[in-house]
Formats: sequence, structure tokens, C-alpha cells
Amino acid sequence: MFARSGAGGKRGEAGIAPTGALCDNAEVPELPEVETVVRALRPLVQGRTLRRVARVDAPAGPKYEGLERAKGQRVEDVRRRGKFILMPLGSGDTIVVHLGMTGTFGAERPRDHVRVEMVFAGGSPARLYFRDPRRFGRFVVVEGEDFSRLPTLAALGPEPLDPAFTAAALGAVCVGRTTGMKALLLGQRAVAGLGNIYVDEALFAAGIHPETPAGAVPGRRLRLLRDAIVEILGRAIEAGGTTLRDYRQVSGESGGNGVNLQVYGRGGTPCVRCGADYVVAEVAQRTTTWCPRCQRRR
DNA sequence: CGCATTTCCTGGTAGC
DNA sequence: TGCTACCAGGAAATGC
Repeated sequence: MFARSGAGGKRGEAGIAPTGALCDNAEVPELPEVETVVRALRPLVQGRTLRRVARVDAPAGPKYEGLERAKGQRVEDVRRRGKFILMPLGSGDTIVVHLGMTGTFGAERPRDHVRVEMVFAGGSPARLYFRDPRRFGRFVVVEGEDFSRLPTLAALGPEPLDPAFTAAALGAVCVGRTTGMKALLLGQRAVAGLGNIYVDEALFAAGIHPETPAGAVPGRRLRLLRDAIVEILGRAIEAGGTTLRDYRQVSGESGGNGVNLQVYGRGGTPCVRCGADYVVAEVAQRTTTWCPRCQRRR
């Protein structure tokens, strides 16, 4: 599982199943983990009518607003866009949820840190609880599909697993940019859904130093990067699926099965490819691990 | 507009 | 045991 890096403690607990959570990924939710949650959620809520959606143990404010809009509405679907969960309602309005680091959904009422409850009009489960101990998450209902209050969602780049995500598309957003490649990928506008872990993995696979100015990355490397992103996320979603099956069988098993991390959390140990020790440093305000030999600056 | 920096928030851990 | 210090993370806000 996750190698524990020297500094800091365990990874965030998002998705770790307190009793009854729908997904027990032991990872901070990035695209594959959110996809797993969406797949678990859909059969439970699609087509059902909400009696109400209410804030529980959470302050009023922009992180939990518009919930009254969902009253009496049918949930048409559960979708994912980047790391956002979208639930279009019969009225045309949209529930938008971001898990942050520690957001989870569950049908069983947790003891604490419940931020929002979804109450259904008949059927089972009767309620779903959104739990988020660290309150990095967000749960709002917006009018129609007006995402202007969620600028990252409004300006989100292409879905990495869509055909539209090509090396050419990636290249187009890199042209003339001085921002480091890691910062660019974390920014969600070049491509949607990557977080700290998968950015490090993809840059390693493509042999790109995380601080390389985006505009200076050669086309050849951008093609490698695009392919690495697609492959790594695809594999991780498979692993999420495994986690989901595990949950159905027996809960308590940690997620990330089958995800083979090649760099993240391996600082100070030898590179799996060349044997040089991985370097750890802060890049783009994130703990970053890379191989100084396989990933050279420009 | 681009880009860098700061803030939000709490649980877990290290060290005393 | 109890205390302090600090770190993890994504998005939004702020500053230049």
C-alpha cells in the first residue's frame, strides 16, 4: 500500500470506510476515486425523489449553499466531471459535490462530522449522509448548470479518458507557458481530475521534471505524458472497481488494490527504473517526488 | 490575462 | 498522559 513518507502522517482518510461508507479507498480522492464513488452512488440515488437536502453539522456559507433547491426534486443521474460529482435534478438544477480530502457518502449515520443529509421520499436507503471531518469538501446546489460560483469546475479542462484529450490538446495549453509542468497539471485547466499523486506518477512515466516550464516540454514528451495519464488513470479506476467489489464482500479492506505507485511516497528509495534515489521537495506547494536521473529539467 | 502566494480545516503523528 | 508543532491535501481568494 502507501509507503509512508518521512514527513507527515498517513494519507488523508477520504473514502476510508467508517461504518457504512460507500467506498473505502485509502486514498485522497482524485479522478479514479471519485469515479468509484459515483459508480457506487448511482444505483442508490438515480431516479429517486428527494424529500429534502439539509445542512447538518456545518456552517452556512458558500461551501453548503442552495440546498433548499433540491427539495422535492428527482435525481436524474450521478455523473463525474474531473473531481466533481454532479447530480442533475428534475428541475434542471444541479447538485455539485466535491469530496475535498475527506468527504465520504454513506447510508448509515456516522457518529460525527456529518455535513449534509439527503432525505429521500420513500424507498431505500431512506437517507444518505455526506461526512467530511476536515471540511475541505463542498456540497452545493446551483441553478441550472451555472457553475460560475465554482470557477475550477466552470473552466475545467478535458476529461483525460475522453477522445478529446489528445497530445495536441495538451500541447495547445502548454504553448508559451512558463508555469512548471506539475503546477499546470494540478491546475485542472490543462486536463481534469489529476491530483498530487497521479501528477507525480505521470511525470515520472513521461520522464518530465516537475519544474520544467510547460512551454519547454518537447512534443515527444507531451505524447508520452498524455499516454501515461490515460494509462495510469485507467488502471486506477480498475483498482477502484476492485475496491468496490471488496466493499460488497467485506468492508474494511483498504483501497488502491492493483495501483502500483512507482514514485509517490518513495522518496529516498531507489528509482524502479534506474536505481538513483528519488528526490523529495516542495514543488507547486505540494510534496513532490521524482527521479533526478530519469526526469531532467528540459 | 498569467502566475505566485495565502487561506481554509482537522486528524494524525512526532517529539518532548 | 498530555502538550505543542507541524503536515497532509484541492480549490478559491488574493496580490502583483
